[in-house]
Amino acid sequence: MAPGEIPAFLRSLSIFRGLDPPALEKVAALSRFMTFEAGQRVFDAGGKCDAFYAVREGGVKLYRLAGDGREQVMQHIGPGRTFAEAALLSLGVFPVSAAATETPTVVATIRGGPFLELFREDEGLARAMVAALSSRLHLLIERVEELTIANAAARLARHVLKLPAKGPADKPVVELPMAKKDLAHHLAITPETLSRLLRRWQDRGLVISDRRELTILDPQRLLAIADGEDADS
Amino acid sequence: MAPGEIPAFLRSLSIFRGLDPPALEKVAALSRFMTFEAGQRVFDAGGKCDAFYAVREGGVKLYRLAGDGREQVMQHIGPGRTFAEAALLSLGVFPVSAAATETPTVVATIRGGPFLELFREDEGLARAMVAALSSRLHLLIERVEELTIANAAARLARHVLKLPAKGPADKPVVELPMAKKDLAHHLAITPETLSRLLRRWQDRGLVISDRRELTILDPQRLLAIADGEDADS
DNA sequence: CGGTGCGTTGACATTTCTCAACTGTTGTGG
DNA sequence: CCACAACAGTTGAGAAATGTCAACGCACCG
Repeated sequence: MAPGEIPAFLRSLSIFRGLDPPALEKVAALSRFMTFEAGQRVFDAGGKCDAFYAVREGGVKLYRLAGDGREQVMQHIGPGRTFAEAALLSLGVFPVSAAATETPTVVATIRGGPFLELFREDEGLARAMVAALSSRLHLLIERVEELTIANAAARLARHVLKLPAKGPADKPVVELPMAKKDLAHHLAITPETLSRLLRRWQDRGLVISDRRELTILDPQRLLAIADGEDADS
Repeated sequence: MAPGEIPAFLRSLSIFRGLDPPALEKVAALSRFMTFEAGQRVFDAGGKCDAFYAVREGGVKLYRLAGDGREQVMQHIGPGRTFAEAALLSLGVFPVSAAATETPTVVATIRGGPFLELFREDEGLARAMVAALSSRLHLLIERVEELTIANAAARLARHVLKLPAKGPADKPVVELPMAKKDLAHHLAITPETLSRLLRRWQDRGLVISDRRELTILDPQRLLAIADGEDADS
């Protein structure tokens, strides 16, 4: 495993994003990657919680066994997500069981005892973690609000208007932050619909769409569309 | 203001949910409600961050002033959401300005200095906050995944399957956690569509829908629908 | 100079919404 | 205890939005 790989991976987790390198190194020192096969247990419900985890590759299911042996899957954890961190921090025991669902599943294990100690000693760590988590939470809340808007045009308009604007005040230019394909997925629409919406707006003089750049000609109407007021014309 | 109102409000915030009462009281002691009128400033960008906030009623916009005086609204914060907590914990200065958008807007102000002190002294507070935030984050990630599924039937099926099941193993019964109206909104569909979907499933013998209770007759097909594999039939 | 993949466009199918009417439930005041 | 208002839920018909499939252009890359 390449050196420096663990810190890089940890930094990609929402819980550690924004951590300064020294703190990251300290956490990395408590961590190692483990590989599981599909079905293999990571931990069992009821056990003492002595670590928390982050999926790097594959997937993990969190489940509970009912009295009659049925398993109720509570969550599927995919790459880039952590699990059992809340259990470690507040409960001390695992409230659910965890098992890999794919082969191979690579999971980073962060040792709980030393981590809690670090968390206690290093005030900056706790602060950075709360800050990172709450920022991410706000982003996701925004995203959910965006996705809850039924209208595809409104979703797109809202997203575009929230992008940072460059250029002159009367003709703001925004740069699409990702490929149109991915933007479409982000907005839960198809690339075709995205393409057609931009086309229509351009035809009606609302914007000029050029590759990744959007020049906004009529912010007023765009705002109306974002609020679902405009019949989108 | 009724006594005990502040702790009750604080507990409703994702950042403090799950805090034990004593800790909550300590935080509440640093907090008070303030009322703003639309347009009134809560704080200005660049100022020293000496507090963080939670909206109780009304709304707050976070914005930046561009060189030419234009304001770029970064976020709208509605009831039940906090703001500036990341700024307090990691930056120390406000990176944006904040102003009320409605009259009246009621905001809880948590004094930053004492709060940071509390955060440092009381290890349980920091742990509980991280635990609460990360739990909430996982919930929201689930929700985004759910909303990103194009198909309304798949969204509903997925949601239903994730509800805790009561009753016998061969005929699990789940209880809808909210009014159908609200469930529909949660899934970003109309109540009519929800009603028709349940009707169709019942007609085809997949479920029995009775008021708030759903008896699941054919988990297999339901799973297929959740994965978008079934032509929904 | 192909090849590969994104983006666009068109025609068509399907889903989902909208509007409107109706039913059933619940809670309230007489 | 009943009548009634208010509101959640259901159903139908038709409209509109969005997805699907297929073809094509265009840029980038080896």
